[in-house]
Amino acid sequence: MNIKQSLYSKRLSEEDRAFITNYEPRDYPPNAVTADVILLTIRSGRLAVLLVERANPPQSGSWALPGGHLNPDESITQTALRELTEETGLTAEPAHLEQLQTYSTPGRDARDEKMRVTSVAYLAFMPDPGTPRAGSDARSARFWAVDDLPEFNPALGVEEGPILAFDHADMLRDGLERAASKLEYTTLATAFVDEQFTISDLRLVYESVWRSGIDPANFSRKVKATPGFIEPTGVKRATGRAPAGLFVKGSADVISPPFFRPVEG
Amino acid sequence: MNIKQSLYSKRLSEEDRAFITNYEPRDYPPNAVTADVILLTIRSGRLAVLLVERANPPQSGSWALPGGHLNPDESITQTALRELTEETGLTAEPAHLEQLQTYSTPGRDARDEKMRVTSVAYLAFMPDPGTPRAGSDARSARFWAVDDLPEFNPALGVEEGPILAFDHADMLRDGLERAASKLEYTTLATAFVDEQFTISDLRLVYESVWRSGIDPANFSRKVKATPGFIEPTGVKRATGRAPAGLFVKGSADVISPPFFRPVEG
DNA sequence: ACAAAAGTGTTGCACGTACACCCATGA
DNA sequence: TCATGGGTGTACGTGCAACACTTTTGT
Repeated sequence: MNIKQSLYSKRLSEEDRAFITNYEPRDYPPNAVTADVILLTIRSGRLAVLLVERANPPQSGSWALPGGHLNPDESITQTALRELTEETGLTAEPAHLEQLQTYSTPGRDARDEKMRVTSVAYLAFMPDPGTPRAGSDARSARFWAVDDLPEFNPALGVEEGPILAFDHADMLRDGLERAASKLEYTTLATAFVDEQFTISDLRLVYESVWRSGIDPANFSRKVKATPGFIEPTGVKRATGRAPAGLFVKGSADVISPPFFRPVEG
Repeated sequence: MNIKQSLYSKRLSEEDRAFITNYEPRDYPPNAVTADVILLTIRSGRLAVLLVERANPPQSGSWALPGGHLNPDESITQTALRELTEETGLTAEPAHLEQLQTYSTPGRDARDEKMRVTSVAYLAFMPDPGTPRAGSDARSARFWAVDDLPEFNPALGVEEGPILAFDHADMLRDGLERAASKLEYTTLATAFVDEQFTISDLRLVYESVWRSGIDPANFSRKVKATPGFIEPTGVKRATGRAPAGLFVKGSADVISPPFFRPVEG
């Protein structure tokens, strides 16, 4: 038991026990806390996000990130995972899940008139899990390629894609930026591919998330030269033309020096 | 008005209006949302954090990050700023304020037995604002050098410093890591110094936050070579020995290539 | 045979680090 | 004049981008 634990996990004092006994939650303004998940994957070589079509008000019919209310007995991370499976029928857990940011601007949700709705956004990565199935509260659920969303591709007209609910476009924007930046200094690209993968698979992740072309030769060398990024299996996969070596994720989580993302474009 | 705005800021539908009218907040489990602020500064060449001694339960007498409850009409960022001034008497606003992370593990606050307490932690930087004054809910308020806290300096015994309340040691730990990492790729070091500063002042920020020595010659050159980091004023300040040039913050917020933090030490 | 992708070799350049050295100042 | 800190010069090593080239396979 380290110092931190011994200090933090102490029992309640007499004073605190009395305080809690007299505590009355109804004396405070009502709040709702929700979790929303930005689940990203690579589908047909394109970066895609999982959205659900809302079946109930508010904003019924618009598309939203899967999410929902915090239960009294669970952590907000558990909320995120639970809502993800409930609303989209996903069976596998995401390969990576991290907290992104909390959104609480008054008016971001119509319910704010009666109860403030604060939402904790999560960012998740996984290999393509196949077709999702609409669950509770959802009319339908599907992956959308990010640049098929009008709010993320200026070339598209407003009528050509889904309308995002609440401030979920802000969340997605922040999530995409975080994802792009995390690929620079972590090994999280491996969260987008299967357990065994080729270096080309991994390069495709970088190219999709960064929206840029990468020199295969230099990429291959750099990945192999970074200690702990990938481990060879010895096996080769016949993938179209020349057989490529298969690799698994190594033990490292951060890479240094970082990979550099080409300037905008 | 861009696409995003035109999609998001639409008025309520008939359906949503009816939904809100019938909405009953008391049907949902009670939640509290709070903001806590990790305010860092450099004092006497050491990295310091602002703490308040709690005057009320729970955990009366222990030291906590300044913070408090979200009001129904304010954003959580406004909560953070309001509680900071209320509890510590600070008059100036922090030079930098960003959201760090949200903490919601069940049991992190004794009140969780009756109402879940979810806390949004903020990270703030500013030049030394002088001595704080204890305000509402606080018995006292002061800056603590980070390595005078037993939880952050293994050389100290548990009895030699303040006891941190709730999970605030976790928050501080995460905040310090974020601060160190942000200095690598942003110009936020300037948030710790006065409007006019010498390159040595800036270097001291890096050395305090990173706990490492930096070659003054190379640092000076690198800062000057990074476009938009600092702008010369032409003025010089007699600071002990040879006069050093005074600079102000430039227009850039991110720096590339990043500054590299020496490996652990 | 040829196309496509995996992978190797080679070169130039940009940048970081280390360290020697000079300059300006106040005690 | 001497200690101190600001600032310049320079040499060395590393690592990445660019691109030509070889290897391996399926059709």
